[in-house]
Amino acid sequence: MSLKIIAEKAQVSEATVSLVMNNRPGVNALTREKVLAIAAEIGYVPNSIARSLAMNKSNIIGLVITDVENPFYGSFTKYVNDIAKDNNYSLFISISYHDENIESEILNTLIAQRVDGIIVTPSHKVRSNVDIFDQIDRKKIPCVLATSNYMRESDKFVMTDYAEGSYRLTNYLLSIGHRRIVHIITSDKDSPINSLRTEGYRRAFEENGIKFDDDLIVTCNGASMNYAYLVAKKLMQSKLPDAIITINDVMAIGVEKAAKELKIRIPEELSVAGYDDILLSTFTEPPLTTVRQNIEEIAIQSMEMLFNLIDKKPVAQEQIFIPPELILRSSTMVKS
Amino acid sequence: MSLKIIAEKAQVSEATVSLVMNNRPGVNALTREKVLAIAAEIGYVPNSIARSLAMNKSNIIGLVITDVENPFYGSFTKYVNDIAKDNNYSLFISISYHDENIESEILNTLIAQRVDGIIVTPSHKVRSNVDIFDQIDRKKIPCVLATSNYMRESDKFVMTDYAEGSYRLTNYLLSIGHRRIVHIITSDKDSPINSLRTEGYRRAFEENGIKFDDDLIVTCNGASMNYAYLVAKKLMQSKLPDAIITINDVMAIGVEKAAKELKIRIPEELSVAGYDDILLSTFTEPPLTTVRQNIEEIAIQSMEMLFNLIDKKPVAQEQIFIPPELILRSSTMVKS
DNA sequence: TATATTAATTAAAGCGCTTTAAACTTTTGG
DNA sequence: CCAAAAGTTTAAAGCGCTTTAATTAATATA
Repeated sequence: MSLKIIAEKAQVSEATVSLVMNNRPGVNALTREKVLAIAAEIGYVPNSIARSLAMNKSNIIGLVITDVENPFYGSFTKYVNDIAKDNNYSLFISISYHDENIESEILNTLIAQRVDGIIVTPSHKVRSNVDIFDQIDRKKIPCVLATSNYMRESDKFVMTDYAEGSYRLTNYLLSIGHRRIVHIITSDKDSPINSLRTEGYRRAFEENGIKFDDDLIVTCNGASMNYAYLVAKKLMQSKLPDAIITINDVMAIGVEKAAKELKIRIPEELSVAGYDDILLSTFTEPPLTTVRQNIEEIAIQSMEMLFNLIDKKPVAQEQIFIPPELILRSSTMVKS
Repeated sequence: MSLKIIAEKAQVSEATVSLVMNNRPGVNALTREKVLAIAAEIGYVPNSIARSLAMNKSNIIGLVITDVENPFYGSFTKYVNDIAKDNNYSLFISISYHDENIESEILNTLIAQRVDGIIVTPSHKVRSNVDIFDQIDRKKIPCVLATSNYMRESDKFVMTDYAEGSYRLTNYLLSIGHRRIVHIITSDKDSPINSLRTEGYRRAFEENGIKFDDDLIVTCNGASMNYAYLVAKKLMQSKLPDAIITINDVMAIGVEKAAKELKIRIPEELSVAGYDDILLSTFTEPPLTTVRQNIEEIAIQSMEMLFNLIDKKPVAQEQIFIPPELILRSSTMVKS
């Protein structure tokens, strides 16, 4: 099961076997063949662990995702996975459930595991505790935040220009006559994931010279279908707004469900819009107007940044905003 | 960054530091404190790679999933992740996209990575090539197939009793008057994932003394929303059946979309049912009648089996079928 | 006080690989 | 035919940890 065994059988040194197994030059063709034959015969699979230790390089990238059940992260994972594979890296995926403590634990494990770099989709929370990220900095472990949030001015990240997306969507809704546009965000108002949205949202109102009510910004305990469903239902029972927008598509689906249960017609009585543009959004009834996040681009750019950090190449830009795109479907219509 | 450094600073041997870091007895309280203090001071994080090499145990479980974009696998991943964590294992997740070659590659990487055990949700395809699984057997690497399919009589697996689920669903539909019940499966008819379904489906017809048409079993290129949408649309345009059932929920959502586009009312004109009972199925319009797979139980049992294999404890049963449950919602109704 | 126990510490080998530098072989060219 | 160059091969150290067995120190027993 080890180089040594092959070396003995082939009557060569371990060094030679190592060269052969790594397909490196400097070994005679016949020797190479003999070694290869023996390796195949005994079903030898090199021990990556030993290799990593010797080379001080694991060829593994750690990916921390918050929520496997949201297809948005599913897509992101898929893209990252593909890019990693294309570059000969394996992925070590872990799930944080938007929980800071779990996130910390995971990052610790990744450090212990000596991954070559880390991509993290940060929890939606504003964190009091940034110790672990400081540690990552001190240890100079390549790390980029992707898709959704950041914590410190010094963070390296790639995410959608949320403010711009919210701005465009809000602007559009205002332009077709809506005024009471409820914006459902998550509870950490000051977290960039939320504050950037409300910034764009507010800007749209201001630029249109329309004053808006702070009560229109509603918080939700979590970014899931179910939480949004509950919040929306309660909200619509008291007073029906013109439109409801959410910070992601699955939440908007929750809103659609709440409306259906209350026999509120979308979009005739209520316009609804999401954010992300997951595949599912074209399958809902009605299909969702949404802000498309260019998830593939986010994956590409964050991986590129990560690889540059790993290879110690210069990184042109450490904080990248990817432009969003407004996608109009039939869950929104002109205010009657 | 290593034991050696701490050992030097603390004026003790590496062995002692190792004992302290692993919180093992046999070291003086004062010594322990001194070591711990120094470790904390320099921000020492043990090197799991070196540890794995020395102990010949990685404390990592490899999880191979076919499709991150289907929330069913998202849930499964979540459960497996939690159980692994509770048992002090890390998860190494990889994605196979239902592709045999990728699956092989991944398994090879996992072997190279010397994971302690493997959970694989096998590709839907019947494979001609089972080499890699034979290799896993020969190397005596603990491995259990979960959720969906198996390849060889000797496989260890935990999956839903698909035949039973299809039987119950079909039986129910027959009992409320449907006759032309189309069953959309994937292209590998002989793969257990499909053959078990059609077995239950056929049995329901037989037991009800109703003969059925082989044409009612329709194949689809993949188990996704989109493929099912395409197939269903084509199918309904030629002749509308009484009901359509699919092998998972996302496919049923695709069918619902196709029906809506053709202005076919569900369930009045067409009954639709899925399989899985993902959360989303209560959010579709109409909510889906489906066969619930007890995904948590599958995760629990497969992990239990895996841990037993890893710990070389006896495994009571190597092939486990988990009973499904019929969930009635409003996408099906009595045939008018 | 000498001896037997028990506690604390550590030297050294080993896990399976890579890599450097040196040694040995073969080929080339004058 | 010999020296230089090029091609092969390998001994040995090292990656950072665990573990065994032996050593040393501290404590208890008679």
